[in-house]
Amino acid sequence: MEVGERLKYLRKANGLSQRQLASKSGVTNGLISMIEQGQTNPSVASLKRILDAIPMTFSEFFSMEYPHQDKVFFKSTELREINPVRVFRIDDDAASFLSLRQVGDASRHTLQMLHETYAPGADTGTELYAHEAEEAGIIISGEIELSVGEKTQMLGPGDAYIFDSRIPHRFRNLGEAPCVVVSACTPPTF
Amino acid sequence: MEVGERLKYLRKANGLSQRQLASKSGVTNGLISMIEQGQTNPSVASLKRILDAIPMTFSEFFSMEYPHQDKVFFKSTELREINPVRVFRIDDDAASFLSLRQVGDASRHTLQMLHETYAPGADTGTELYAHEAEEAGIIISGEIELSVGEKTQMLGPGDAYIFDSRIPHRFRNLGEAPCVVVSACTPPTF
DNA sequence: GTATCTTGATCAATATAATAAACACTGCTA
DNA sequence: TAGCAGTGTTTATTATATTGATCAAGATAC
Repeated sequence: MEVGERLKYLRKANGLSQRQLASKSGVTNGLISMIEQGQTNPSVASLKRILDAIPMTFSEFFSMEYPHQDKVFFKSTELREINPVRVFRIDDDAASFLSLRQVGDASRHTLQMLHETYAPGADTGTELYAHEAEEAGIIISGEIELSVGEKTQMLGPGDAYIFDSRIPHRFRNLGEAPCVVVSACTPPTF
Repeated sequence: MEVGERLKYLRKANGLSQRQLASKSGVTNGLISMIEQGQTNPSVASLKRILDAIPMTFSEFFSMEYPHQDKVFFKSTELREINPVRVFRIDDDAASFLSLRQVGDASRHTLQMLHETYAPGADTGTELYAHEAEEAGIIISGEIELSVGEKTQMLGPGDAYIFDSRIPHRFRNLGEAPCVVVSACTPPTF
């Protein structure tokens, strides 16, 4: 959610300083600074006050095209958490069973790289996963059972996989410890 | 900002309960309840999580048409504070000098009714006020000086006014006490 | 050269959004 | 009738957005 980048571009395109925009919109310059740096999640109300001062509607703002300097390096804390599309069967607390942390912004790249953490008991199921893509990964720690088509294999640290995503596949962490996997996928599916 | 109404309609249109949507989006049902009732200003991040679960983009959400059962009755606490368009000269703290509380949602009506409170020293100035409309009001408490065209008059409790908004006009509270006015305007100017 | 102003970033204090657990209400089943 | 499962709401607590002030860096002027 690059609202910070959008706002920064929009503000500069209008030739405004953070303080100028702040006074026009009734928020503080500190808040605008933090939003632009992604250090805070603004409330809808705050963002609306800022956009009103430009002026620009939400619709225009979120559909706005803006120049973007591709980001190359990421600290571990910058890997953004994304939600899995797949259906989980374990229980309703599925979200906590799988953490997907993505390198960069998928919508800007054709290659998607993920840092995945499967909690004990995590199960991706096989549904809804017939997109055209190739998927590969290397297990960093823990163990995980991977089924691709007819084949099933237990994978441990250092092991790896690669397959065509159109083949039904399923990840299950049958062990007691979390399993960490670094995977890549092209094109992105999220 | 009727994001609550939009969300409520959207959720029901998808046949979801607050709890179902909550679990799909990763927020609590309480939050969704509060948003729908307008009891909280959701963060952009929270709203995005909810919309992602529908799924719907910000752009679609804010430009979405939705049925609206016109609200007829309002408790005093439901009169929404709006910001004056006019320019204030007193100082930079102008916002605190005039409180405008509106009956209903102007964008849905052709008649706008306001509960106005002018702080001591409040001055609307005469600028930027040449819209086509008729404006009328009755003074509830305090006193206020109203200038319309060439004419100027002090008005006290029970006094009233009506004029064509295209004529330059100005409200000034010259007294020591706040002045409360109930006014009506058609068509709405905000 | 040093003031002075403006820029964006940062910090502690405060306001408020978000959570988790209760609540009351409805409809359904035994 | 009681009990259970669903609904939306409310409350106390926690998390965090927002403020107001301060900060260092650049620009301009004198």
